[in-house]
Amino acid sequence: MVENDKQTEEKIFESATAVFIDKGMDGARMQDIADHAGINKSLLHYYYRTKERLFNAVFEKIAGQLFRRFAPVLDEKLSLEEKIRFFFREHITFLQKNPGLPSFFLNEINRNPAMIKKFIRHIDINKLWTTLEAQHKEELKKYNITRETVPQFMTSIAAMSVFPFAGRVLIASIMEKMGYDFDDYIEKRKEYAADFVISAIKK
Amino acid sequence: MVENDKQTEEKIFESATAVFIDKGMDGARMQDIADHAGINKSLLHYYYRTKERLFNAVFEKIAGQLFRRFAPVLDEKLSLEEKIRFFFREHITFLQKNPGLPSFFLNEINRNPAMIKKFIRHIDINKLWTTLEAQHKEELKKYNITRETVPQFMTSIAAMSVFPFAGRVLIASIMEKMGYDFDDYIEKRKEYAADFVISAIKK
DNA sequence: GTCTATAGAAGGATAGAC
DNA sequence: GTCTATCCTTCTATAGAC
Repeated sequence: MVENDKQTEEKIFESATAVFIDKGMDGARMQDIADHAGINKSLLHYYYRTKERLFNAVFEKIAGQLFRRFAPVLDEKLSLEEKIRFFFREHITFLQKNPGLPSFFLNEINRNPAMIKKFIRHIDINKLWTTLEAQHKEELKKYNITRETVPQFMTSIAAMSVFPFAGRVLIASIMEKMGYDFDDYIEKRKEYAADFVISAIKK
Repeated sequence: MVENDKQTEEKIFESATAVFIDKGMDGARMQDIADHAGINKSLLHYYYRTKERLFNAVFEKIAGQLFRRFAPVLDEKLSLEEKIRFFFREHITFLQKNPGLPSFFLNEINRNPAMIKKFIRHIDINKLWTTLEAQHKEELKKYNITRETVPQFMTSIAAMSVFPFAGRVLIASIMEKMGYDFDDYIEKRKEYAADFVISAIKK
């Protein structure tokens, strides 16, 4: 039955996503995924042939999700400052719903750098920069964001939203020990990060 | 021979460190470590009994290295701004020599949160905050760094120096594609990050 | 202390029945 | 399409000779 096929294949994919994010490629067991999906181990091979193919399917989906999030901000008709606010609000909200993605993604990339080529096409930073420059020539000049400093600027933005999630287990532990609430910290970070970055470039 | 014991045990430890950082706990093979050390696989068990014990030894050393780096800045007789500059210079220089540590550390923590308890004693942030408050009461007030916002502030500092290394394979790839040099970017980041943070809190 | 040989377990993958 | 049974490889760990 086609209906059942779809259900099973999707269930496998979702279970694989959960298990791979939790354990990583090396730590994940096909048995774990089968158990999570409530099906037999050999069905995984029936639908995806090998562990590697299953992993690649999951990884590509996640990579796409992560990077498609960076582009839409450019389409908005907003000032540069408003775009910074918009980005942090959207991106951190997305990560709140998917807190395990940054750590999973960065780690798998480090373990297997060859995988970058598969999705680096999703990212055309030269185009992103050209667009940004066309939209905000005056503001960029005012803030001293040039072709020289744009990597510093962009990675600082990414760092401000991604790092709290990449290190969330550690950060949450330390905060708990000190009487802070991690979820509250994240919620407030949407505004804090925007203020922080805007102040930083205003000088 | 005691001389030989020490040499072999150290060689194993160093090889294990290299392999674990590269492959992670789950991806590392005892055979890889033995090959790297140029010795027989069973010698690993002779000195460390199990893979887990060997890993724990490596992990604890690395965790110590990473966190002891945060404290000395407090001993210096410097203004808050100078301390921020001092920290980025020292910490990024350390990470230049050990670029794989952040990714390895954060990932293993996420995979096995229970490990945090083993070294969270290295970190007494309440004491750190009390010291900082005593040393820079006026400046902290001026910059609006309070007990409320200190987690935001501290994680932003950490993010600015750690994130470029945690995501270095990805960042370096994108930069190479765009004609930037990663090492140059990192070298310049020591100053950029300090300027960025100081401007951010000055408002 | 270091090696060879191998036990014992686990995991990925396949064959074949239904 | 889904299951049971099982193969084959890989990996950790140990036994035992030197």
